Amino acid sequence: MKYSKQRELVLNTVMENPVHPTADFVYSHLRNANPNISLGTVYRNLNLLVEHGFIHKIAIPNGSDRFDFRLDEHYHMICNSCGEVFDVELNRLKELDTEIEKSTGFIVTGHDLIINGVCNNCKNK
Amino acid sequence: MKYSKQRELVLNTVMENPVHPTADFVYSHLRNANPNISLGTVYRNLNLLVEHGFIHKIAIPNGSDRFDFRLDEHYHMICNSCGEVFDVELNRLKELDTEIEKSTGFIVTGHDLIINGVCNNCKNK
DNA sequence: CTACCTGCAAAAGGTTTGCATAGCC
DNA sequence: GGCTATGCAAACCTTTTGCAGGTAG
Repeated sequence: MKYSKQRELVLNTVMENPVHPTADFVYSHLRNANPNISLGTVYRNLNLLVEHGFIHKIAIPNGSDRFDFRLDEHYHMICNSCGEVFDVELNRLKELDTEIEKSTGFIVTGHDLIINGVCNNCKNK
Repeated sequence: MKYSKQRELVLNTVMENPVHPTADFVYSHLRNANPNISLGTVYRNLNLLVEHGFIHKIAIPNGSDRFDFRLDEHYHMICNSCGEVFDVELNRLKELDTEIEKSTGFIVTGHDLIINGVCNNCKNK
């Protein structure tokens, strides 16, 4: 992967924003200082960074994909009130994969888990 | 909810096809015998049937929504090779919700879990 | 009769892609 | 110089929606 200014900017934006930014967040954020950057480039670079293991992609049911600079295993919760995505400090449920592998015979490569709920800010309103 | 022929057809299609059909599957399936049915109507009825609790919607990460006539609690596995969706007979992980509720303070209303892997048909190739 | 439903087509997200040009190595 | 990346815009896919006419109760 050869260097590009745009890729560096995209990576930095994800690194500096623990809000699990969407592609559009990254784009809007960067547009301020870089009016010429294009949304296509942002998407291409996010996907490249995911493929090369620099960041992770979080698929949100009925929502835009989000990106995460944290590479260690953890889960995510989405607040159905404000829409924000929070980290959930819980180790990957490996037993779950093994259990399902045993009972179904399928080769289990992993799982996607998103917790739904209401965050601390929103529940106090 | 007042009776309509189209809604009946949509519901029957989901009932008779344990493949967890997508909206487009239902539409194509029905078009054969009902060339005038519209995709919009299929979507509207699927959503209505979900809202009224007749069927469930399964959100697939990076894929179309699927619909399920089974109302009892279970999970789903998607085969990354053939794309088919299978039932996983595993009781809902209520403990998980409670655990996360305790550790985070969030109100947890539920979770979306999709298992990824390779199904029995595909792994033997 | 009236409220709800349909078909059709357009619009609305979100994401990818083709193309000509620009930039890294 | 060659290969990769960019900007721009168009295309794509899935899902929703506005509208005018149709149908159940």
